[in-house]
Amino acid sequence: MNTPLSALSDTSTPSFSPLYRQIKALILQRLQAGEWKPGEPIPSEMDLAARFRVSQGTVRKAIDELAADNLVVRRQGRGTFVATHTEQHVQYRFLKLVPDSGDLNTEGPAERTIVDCKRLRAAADVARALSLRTGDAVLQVRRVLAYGGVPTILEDLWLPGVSFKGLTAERLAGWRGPMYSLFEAEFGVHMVRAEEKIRAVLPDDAQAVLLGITSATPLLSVERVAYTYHDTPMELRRGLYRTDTHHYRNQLG
Amino acid sequence: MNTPLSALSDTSTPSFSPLYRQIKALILQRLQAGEWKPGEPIPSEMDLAARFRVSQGTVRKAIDELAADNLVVRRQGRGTFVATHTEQHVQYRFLKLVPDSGDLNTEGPAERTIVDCKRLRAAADVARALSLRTGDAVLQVRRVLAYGGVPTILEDLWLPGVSFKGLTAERLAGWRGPMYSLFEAEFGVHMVRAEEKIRAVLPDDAQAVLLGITSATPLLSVERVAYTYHDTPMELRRGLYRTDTHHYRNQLG
DNA sequence: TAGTGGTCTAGACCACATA
DNA sequence: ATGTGGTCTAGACCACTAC
Repeated sequence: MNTPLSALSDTSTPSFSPLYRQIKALILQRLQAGEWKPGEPIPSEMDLAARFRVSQGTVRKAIDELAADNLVVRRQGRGTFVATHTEQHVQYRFLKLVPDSGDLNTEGPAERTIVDCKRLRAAADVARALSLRTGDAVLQVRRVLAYGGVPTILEDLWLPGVSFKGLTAERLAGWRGPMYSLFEAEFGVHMVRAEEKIRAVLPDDAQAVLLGITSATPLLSVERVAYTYHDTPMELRRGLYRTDTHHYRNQLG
Repeated sequence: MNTPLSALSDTSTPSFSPLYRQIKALILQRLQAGEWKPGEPIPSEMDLAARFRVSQGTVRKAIDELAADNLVVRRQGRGTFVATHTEQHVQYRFLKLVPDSGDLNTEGPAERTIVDCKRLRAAADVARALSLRTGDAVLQVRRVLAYGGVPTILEDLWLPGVSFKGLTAERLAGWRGPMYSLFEAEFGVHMVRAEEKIRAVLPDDAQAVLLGITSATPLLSVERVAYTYHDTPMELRRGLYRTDTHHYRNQLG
């Protein structure tokens, strides 16, 4: 029968995985290699089935899981496309802060101000989060996001210097759309998932000034590590969220 | 062909839905009706296929979605079981506060103290959250959860009085395991999903005393509405979380 | 050994988008 | 008209659990 890889009917070894999962891994490899770029279509199910010498149903199940992982998007009649942070309706996928009014018409923060953008050597905690070594080159960015003229989010973020050569405050400030969209288009880095640790804190004086509040105003501290393919950490982000007019919204399944 | 319901090949009406989704709805009805209780097995795929006069593959796809929604759990070789909050490895499914140390050996809060438990008439905000009318009977519970002797969570929660007749402080205090497990076993209410709104706040004096902190310590305010089948809200919960030794952990897909 | 869910295949037809 | 993904079926075999 079909044994495009080695493991079928290999029922004893611990490394056994079903055929569709092997196909999924193969497609994932090609996604990571950049063979198909974010927003572009991947080959049709029939095409992939022929390439890998399996049935269409097996490819379908592999793509089903990729779609469930938000790595690709199916569109009936058109094809299957590599997921992207650029499209309108999935922009700011990772931003869970929403206005208390519940108005979903305001898509994302209205105004963004780059406060700082510089290269430096990674401190121990930053290096650990990004799987780098202490002292490795990183890019640090500080910015403020405002809604309706009200500064609401203060973010510091760190990126591996190697992967983001040439990123400057000017390019960040000039970019329309989400930062993750810029990362895709200019640096070929697609963020797939993220983990956040949330705390309640009081800001220091410098932070309070940037947000236009007193240092007695409690804020959400949101520490995020964002990952690209194969669980590679590519960004550490520390945000301070004002929650007097907004709240962090979470769905529990 | 098979038309166990009315809508197959009904391509024009807006209410069209594929066969497997109709089967899913039928199974859901029976789940809600309590035909199969949490922890119990539902009939086998072959059995359900025969009942509904569809192929096993169609039932399979219906159950796939129910499993993805965390309403049932598949176990190879054994069957498919109604999801429950009672089992060890899915206990405290909705509790996202974890120790900073990352130790996952401590399953859930060690000590739980019922501070208060009384029946009263719902205020406007509570009634709205629970889809009740202002003044309807509700049960209000206040409790403190502690880890290693340190009070960490202060919770107020409101339940519809009609659905939780006979729930007292004594029964709450005497119950081993998660509160949602008690709800299933004693009141037939199974929480399926929840939504949380998170803010950073400062406690009032009474809250500070119960948590053993000063009112200058910022806390996470977590407002949760938990839903049973068919998106029926069945609990409003307002929690205050200390985040000096713990943090709220969230996965973004 | 029997019964369950898990995988894989092959083929038919439907719904949707594009040309 | 063509090609895409979406649905539905039928049958075979595998993996796991319980008896």
